Order: sequence, then C-alpha cells, then structure tokens
Amino acid sequence: MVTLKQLAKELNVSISTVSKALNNSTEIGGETVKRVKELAELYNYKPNKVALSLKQNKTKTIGVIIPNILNHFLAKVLFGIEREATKNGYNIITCISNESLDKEKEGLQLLANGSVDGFILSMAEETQVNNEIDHFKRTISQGLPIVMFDRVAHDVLCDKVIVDDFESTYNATKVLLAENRKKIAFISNINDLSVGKLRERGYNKAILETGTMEPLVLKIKKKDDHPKKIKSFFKKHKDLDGVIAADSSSGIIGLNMAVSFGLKVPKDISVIGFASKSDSYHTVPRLTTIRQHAKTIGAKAAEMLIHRIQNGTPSDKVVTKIVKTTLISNKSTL
Amino acid sequence: MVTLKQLAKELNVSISTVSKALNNSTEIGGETVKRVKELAELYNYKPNKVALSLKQNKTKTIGVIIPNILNHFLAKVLFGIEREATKNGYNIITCISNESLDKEKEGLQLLANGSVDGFILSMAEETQVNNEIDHFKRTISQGLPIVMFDRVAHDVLCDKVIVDDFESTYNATKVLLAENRKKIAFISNINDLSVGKLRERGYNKAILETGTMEPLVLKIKKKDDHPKKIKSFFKKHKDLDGVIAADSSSGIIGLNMAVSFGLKVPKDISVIGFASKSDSYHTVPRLTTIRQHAKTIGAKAAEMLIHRIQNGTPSDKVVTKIVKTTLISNKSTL
DNA sequence: GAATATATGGTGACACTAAAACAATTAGCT
DNA sequence: AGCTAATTGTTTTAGTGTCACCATATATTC
Repeated sequence: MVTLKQLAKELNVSISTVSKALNNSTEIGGETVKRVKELAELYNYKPNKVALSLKQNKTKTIGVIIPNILNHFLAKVLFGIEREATKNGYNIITCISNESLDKEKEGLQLLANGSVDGFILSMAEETQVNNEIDHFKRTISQGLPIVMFDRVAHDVLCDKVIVDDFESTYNATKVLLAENRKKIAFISNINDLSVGKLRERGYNKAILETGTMEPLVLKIKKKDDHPKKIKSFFKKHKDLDGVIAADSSSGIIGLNMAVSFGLKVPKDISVIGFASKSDSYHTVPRLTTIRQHAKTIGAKAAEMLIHRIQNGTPSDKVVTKIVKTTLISNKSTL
Repeated sequence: MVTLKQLAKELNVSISTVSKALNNSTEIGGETVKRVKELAELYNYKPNKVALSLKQNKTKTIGVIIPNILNHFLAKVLFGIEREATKNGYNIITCISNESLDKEKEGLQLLANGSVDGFILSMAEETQVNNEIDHFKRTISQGLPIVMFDRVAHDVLCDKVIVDDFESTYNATKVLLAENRKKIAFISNINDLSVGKLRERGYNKAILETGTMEPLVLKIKKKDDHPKKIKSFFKKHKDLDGVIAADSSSGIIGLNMAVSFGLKVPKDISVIGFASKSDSYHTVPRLTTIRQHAKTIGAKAAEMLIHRIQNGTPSDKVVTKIVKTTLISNKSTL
C-alpha cells in the first residue's frame, strides 16, 4: 500500500503536488502530472479509503441489518441492496440480527460510530414482538438516517419500503374463491411478524366477505416440525380444496404434502404461496406464487437511503414506498 | 457524534486528558476521570472507528466476496463468517460477484485500498472457467491475506477451507449400491464448478468399481429449464432406481418429480442430494442429504483469516482445512 | 531542597485534500 | 525598458479523530 508521502519523496515534490496531480488539478504542470501518474501507476497507488473517510466525514458505506440471511426473501433484498449500493459507489456492511433484539441493538451501536453513513434494516422478530423502537429513534437522532423495509415500525419516523401484504392475500384468496373453492385454509409460519398478521387479515377479509365461509387458519411456530404440522392439518381437513400460504416453506410443503396424499393439483386443490421463482420450481406442479420483488425492494431502499445521505433531507420528511406484489399463475391453480 | 475535542472543550481540559480518562489510564486523577466519563456517557461518546482505523492501520473489517447470495449454501457460509467475525470484534463488508470475473476483480480492487484487513472468498464461476487467478495473487502480494472456501484455486498460495467433495459422492453412491440399486444416475446443475467436477468423479469411481455398471450423468446448464430437463431424463430412463444430486435443487426437483411420476420413494427409487436441513423439508418424503456444514466452513474461514491477520503469519505458510460432510439419512433412502 | 509521585498538557503521526501562501515566470502597459 | 499585474506551478498550513509519547507543572515525601 503506497501512500502519497512515499510517492512525493521519490519524486522530490510535496505531498499535495502528488495529490493534485492525481486528481487532475489544472494547477499542476503537465510534465509533473505525467511523472506523478507514471509512478503512481507503477506502484498501483490507490487513495486510502480510511483517510478519505476521516477527512470527508463520510464513509460511502451503508450498514445493513438483516434478521436472517437464510430467508430467501431477505437474502434477495440484500442482493438488491448490494447491487444498487455498488452502482452508486457504496459498500455494505452486513450485520445479522438472527431475529434477536439484543443483536440488532448491538449491530446498530457498533456501526453508529462513524463506520457507516446510514442504515437499511428489517426488524428482528423479537423487536417486533416486544415493540421496542427506542434504539432506532436514538440512531436517527444521532444523525444517521435509517430506511426500513418489509418488517417496519410505523412509529419510527423514517423512510420505508413495504409490500402490499394485506391486498396480496386478499386478492389471492379472491382468485381461489373465483375458482369456486369451498374450503380455503391459510397456513403461516410467520404469524408473529407484522407482515404475517397483515397477510392473515387480507385472507380473513376475503373469506368473511363471502358471508358463508369461515376462516381456517393454521399457525406454525418456529420450533414446530413444519411438515408434520401440515400433514396432520391435511388429515384433519380432508375436504380442503384451497391453500393460501403466508411464507414460501408453507406453500412448498403444503403443495408437496397434498400431492403425497394423492390429491391432484390443481384439480382437487389449489395452492398459492408467497415464494420466489426458484422456490416455485421446488414443487411438481409448479407453485402459483405471490412475488414480492425482493430485489426491487432492496434497490429502492438503497436508492432512498443514498438519496437522503447525499441530499441531507430533513429527518422529519419521510416517504413510504409500497412495492406491489404480483401474482404469477403457474400450475397449482386452475 | 461527539468527539474528544468537544468533550475536552466542555470540560475545560485537554483532548489527551479526555482520551486517557476514557481509556482508564492511571495517569489521570479520579475526580477528572469521573467527570469525563459522566459527560461521555451523557453524550453517548463512541471513539470514531475511522480515526482509529487510520491510526492503527487496521480496520477490524473483513471483505467477503461471494458469487451468489441466493445460493443457500453460500448464504449459510456467510452466516457462519458473520457470526465468527462478530464474535471477534470484526465487521464484514460483502461484495456479490454474481459469478462474474469482472465483478470479483472489482470488489477485490475496491476494498484493497485500506477498507479491509483481509478477504474471505469463494471463486466466481467465470473465474473458475477461465482459470484466472492473477488478481488473487496481486492482492496477497499487496499484503492482504485471503482465505478461500469451497470453490478454491489450488494454484493460489493461501489458506483454504474445503469440503470432501470427492469422498462424499463416492460414499453416497456406495450407500445406494449397498441398497442393491441397479441404475443410479448423477444429476448436476453445477458442472462448471470445481466442486461439481469432484462430486461427479466420486460418483464415477464408485460406479466403475462395480465392474458392471456404467455412469449415467445428467448435466443441467444454468439457462436450462431445470424441472423440464429432469422430467425428460426420467421419461427416458424409466428403470432409474437411484439418484445422486450434486446440488440441492437437483435433489429436490428430482425427488418431487419421481413422486409425481407415481414412483414410491424409497421403495422404487432412492435419492440422495447435497442439501441443508431446511431444504430437506421441501420434499415428501424428506430427502436424505449430504450436509456440508456451511456454518462451520464459514466460521473456520473467519477464524483462519483473523488468526492470520492478528499473528502476521508468513504468507507462504498456508493451511488447507477439510470440513467433512455428513450423510443424514432421511426418508428418501432405505 | 531535592527526589518522587500525581496530574495534566502538548506534539506528532496516521493519509489525505482544500485553501491559502508563495515563488517564478509571463504578459500588458506606459 | 521597466514596472505592475496576471498566470502558473509548487509548497505550506490546517484540519479530520484518535492515542502514544514526551513534557511540564504541582503537590508530597523525606
């Protein structure tokens, strides 16, 4: 790692001459610029990022706090964030809260010391359950902007990117009703999350609007044996002819379980689930899915944060962007 | 963000007094220490990370370059890296190469300017296909250590963490042979990768050792319609009674496809695939899997890198750690 | 009164750049 | 020609936040 100082010494000029020459300042003579650039090239000089950050008081780095990177949706959002960030010359530092409030706080604390220019995050489950939001407010009041996505706290004044959770399940349920399905269940593995609750409500509304049907909901807890729960649910409700799944695993397992029970999909039963394209390949026939456009969400969040960082938008002027889901009809619905 | 200077001004003492007081130096009087600490607490003072990095010439940050974050295995390794890094007070900056050589180079370049103390990476597919390794060598010679995992370049002198790819498929194939399977296929979606080739060789060896059987390999390309390819493969080989899958998607799709063809698993056909626990839930019956212990791989890689950073191990003294796979027998084998 | 604690302050260095200062050359004008 | 004014090329200075190192000042002890 060569520094300006070393170059300057070797060239017998001052440090700032080297600096200016490399920054194409017109103040420096053509001959000198050439000499400097040649030597810099030779030594593969790169301005030290840390020194620049210190001087300019910005790091060109975004802190991302994600509850769980093994969740395909969240990973995809991260992908979107990374891409947009890179496009704008930003790096991302990732903390994984692992759904824990303490780890989330810790990550926030640890990076709010000059390491990053702002945060993009989705709340940990524990944070949502306890409805703890002080640490977010504190960070914002320290001057570090936050953009929340998907699992957001409405009481925190910051930019947000969310999904039309309520409408998406409402509409999906309507689709199954239009297929003349008579017993439609809602299966969820994410009922402690804000988004999970919204999705359930969308389903409920559509069901109750029929005036004749009753909601039928299976809530699966994290520690449950997922396939086992779904299996016994199917056994209990043999006349099930429709499933709305709030998460990709419930959708995939649900569909595969139906097939293994000898049901014909979509003749005997239709299944719709939140899932990505690659997830939809994991069932035969392919799962009809509600796509959340995770990459778009990530890109949008990054875009909003970077915009705020660079424009110094006042912290009380916040925006909430809704990225609409799309229903992709595959082979698990009529 | 309060600085030492601001605290010093408010307390009417010098900057170094504040610094020392906060660092519990014995040189400073008890009363002063108390006053300083109280004010620091009040303002939630945190030493500026950037300034510290500059001074100490180390960032306590690891650069991670990952080909694809949507790959469950790679995401899990990242999880392991993050956890181990955090445990040791390191942050991680993530770059996603998206299997592209150029992006990999770019990420390496972009962070090799003082942003990180070292790298953990898995090679992009394009990098492996073109066998380009100069950029790694250059980074190492710049004094930044690299630890490679999974997809490694044996010609680069650096620490490595790999899996016993060859043995794992060899052994898995042996398991199916022991079940007296007569027509065992190998399905792979990763044949351009070093690990994919090793896995195929392990299978080949076991098959050829029978003296009677011939290898039967289905190679799927990235752009192919994955389920379609597998479907026509099954149609062509109706007498298939065993499958070894080199990647999780091939395993899951393969098993589900067999079920949809009316085959009884594992009575008529056995399937073994590289997959994680959560992946194995995506089939009915549950997929017998080769587990790669991704988190362990990540943790080990981080541990090795941090050790090297902190101990300044000479760059020609490198270690390769093999994390052995485990065969988890579920319901898709006898 | 000298030696020794005890407490605090000042300086420099990390790598970098913006701004100001300073030479040295050139141009313009009487 | 001889002066100032402008231009050009370069260096100096300052400042980003932090801490190790060395210096200084005061109080205490014998």
